[in-house]
Amino acid sequence: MANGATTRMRRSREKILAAAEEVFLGNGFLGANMDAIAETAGVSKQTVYSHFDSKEALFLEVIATMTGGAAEEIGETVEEVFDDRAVGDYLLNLAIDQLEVVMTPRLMQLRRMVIGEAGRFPDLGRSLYENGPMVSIRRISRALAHFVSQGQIRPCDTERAARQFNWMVMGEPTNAAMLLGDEGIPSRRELQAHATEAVRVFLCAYGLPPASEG
Amino acid sequence: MANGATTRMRRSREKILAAAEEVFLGNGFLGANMDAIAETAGVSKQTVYSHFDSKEALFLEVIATMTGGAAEEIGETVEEVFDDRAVGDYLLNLAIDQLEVVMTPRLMQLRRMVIGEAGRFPDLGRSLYENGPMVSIRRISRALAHFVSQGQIRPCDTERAARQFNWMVMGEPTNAAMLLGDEGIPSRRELQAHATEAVRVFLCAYGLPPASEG
DNA sequence: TGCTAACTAGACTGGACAGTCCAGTTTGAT
DNA sequence: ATCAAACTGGACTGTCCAGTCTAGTTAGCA
Repeated sequence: MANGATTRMRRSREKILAAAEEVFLGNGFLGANMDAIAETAGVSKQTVYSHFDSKEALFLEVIATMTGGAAEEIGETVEEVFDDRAVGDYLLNLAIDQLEVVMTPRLMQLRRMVIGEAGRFPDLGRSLYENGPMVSIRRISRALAHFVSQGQIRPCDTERAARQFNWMVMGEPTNAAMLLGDEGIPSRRELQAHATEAVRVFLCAYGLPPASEG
Repeated sequence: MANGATTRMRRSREKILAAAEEVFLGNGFLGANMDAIAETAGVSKQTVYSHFDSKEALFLEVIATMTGGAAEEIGETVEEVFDDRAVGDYLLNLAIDQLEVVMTPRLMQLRRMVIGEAGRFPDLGRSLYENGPMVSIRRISRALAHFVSQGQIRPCDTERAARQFNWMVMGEPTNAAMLLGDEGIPSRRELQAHATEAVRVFLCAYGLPPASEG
């Protein structure tokens, strides 16, 4: 093959990216140290610079890779098919899936760092917002439109309702994790209880008024 | 007076704190520069160090001052008296007041910075959380208890309901501002619409089932 | 096996910056 | 007017670190 070199290069590149992720997540952009990245990667500093032009370029690449990876993962996990399930079941499932994919130390730390660097790298924040919340909201909106057409929830501005639902689910856990660190990340059990409550409240506002309430 | 020196010292101290706030908010802890702070304050570097032991001490003081000030401001703005107003009016008012106090560029930047430095200074995050969301939630919880006893909303776990209401109101705008920068801060008009919707949804879940619905 | 691109080790440059030192000046209370 | 505390300015130290350079080594492909 013509990419014999590529083999070696890819290995190095991946080691460097993994090391850079670790070092940047642990120290932020300014606090991170290129020598430390090289050492963590088990690679010489020169090799780092032969793969990436500068600290900034490496940083941007790390963030882009992580952001893209996370978006992909959410897309894979959350099912897009509604068939004829009950709204409540579907929304609860979606909420729990979303929480469990997003509320991990690694992604929360990515988010903290992007927020902290918002002044220096404004594009990162926008990108994370578009790859995260906006994608979720659009998916929820599509689902709600389906359930409206099925007559399972009231006609409404589905985009607005989707935004409300999304933040009812994600708002509290995300904010807690941002300020409280990884210990602020709720347990699986707490997340499920939280999701259940969010769905309940949402359906009170948007579900059909039940003919007979038990 | 015995505090002749104190006069001069207080002036310096305040100039330094103001300058430090500006420089830290604009650059983060590591990105900030003590020479720049001294220059912005119109004060010699030595004076800065005669007031504060180190960059870190100055940073912590700035954050503490801002956090405390913000908490105070919210406390003053939001009324704690419920008298016999309708729940909806009270909650809407509270939501709008809270949003308008919190959703300012200065406080959002404080929050971004504290989040970004969560690894280096974990206490700051906890402090901000306790002086911000937790205080709000407790106040909302007290209000809800009042309205339950008034028979204006259903009996419920008021602390949980308060958390839900708080994040229904604050979740979306806060997260948008964190990732999108100051342009992500909604306008006054948008905040009001958002608050109105949050109250509506909340009351669907927790308000009394109306005897006659129009 | 031999060739070349990729890699290593580590010394080095230049700039930034926290914190100190010092010799002299200003200021405000008495 | 006096005097001590507060302040000035700017030079200085030591450290850290991004990025470069060099001379030699290794690994994959033909």
